[in-house]
Amino acid sequence: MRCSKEVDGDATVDAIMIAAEYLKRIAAWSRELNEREIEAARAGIVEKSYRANEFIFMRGDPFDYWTGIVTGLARMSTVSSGGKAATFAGLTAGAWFGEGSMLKGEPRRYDVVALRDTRLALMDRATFFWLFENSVAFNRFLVRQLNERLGQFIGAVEHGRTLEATSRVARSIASLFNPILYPDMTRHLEITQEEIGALSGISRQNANQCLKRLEKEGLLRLEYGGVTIIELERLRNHGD
DNA sequence: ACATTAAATTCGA
DNA sequence: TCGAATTTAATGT
Repeated sequence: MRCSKEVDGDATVDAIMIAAEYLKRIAAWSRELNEREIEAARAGIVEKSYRANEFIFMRGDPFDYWTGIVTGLARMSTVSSGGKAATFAGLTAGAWFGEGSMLKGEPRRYDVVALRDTRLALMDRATFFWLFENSVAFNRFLVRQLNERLGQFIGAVEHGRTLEATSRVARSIASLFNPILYPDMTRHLEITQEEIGALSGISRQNANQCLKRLEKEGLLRLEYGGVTIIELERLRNHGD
């Protein structure tokens, strides 16, 4: 059963009845839940599509959801309070985000932009809090996830400006392979060099040069429309 | 910015 | 339904 309605412009909410099996595919955390919890999660999630370059979240969105990426690619960017330096984090299929704003009841402090056509799963606030209060497994997941993301952002700030473009590229790619944030990844990632540039905050041309350097160093392999990671750890520490 | 190459799509049989 | 021709997208310099 499925019906759709148009919502302010391009994006579409698809009120799909999500099957439990499907939920397991799009949300790794749901595999740890018991029957009752899965049923609650399933019922509280709806899907929505975004086109490339569309803003997924910006300030002042009236509705708050905990959000997972079903397919596609998005960029999360935060600006420091001064309004200057931005740090980027890539979000690929399997990523869930927004729990921080949800838990604190704050507006989002970052922008999320779709880098290509992207399909999201949105969990409403009530469901999120029901799981938060009733599911041990869900809480375990949240703690790991928050901790992991904190580490990622600290790492980004720590090196931030100082890193060479090549190292920034290396690390942004490596961060897409974080097994906790993106549980279902293989070594291969379908991403264009233009998208890698957008994630790393550099031009496509520059990204191309950096990627070739990384390939020469034997850390990854370049393919048409994608990359395959060879040495994940060395990518992650690139530039130290 | 431009030239090259890969992939996707169209079209004719 | 096959594959050659054309168009579109990604890459390399």
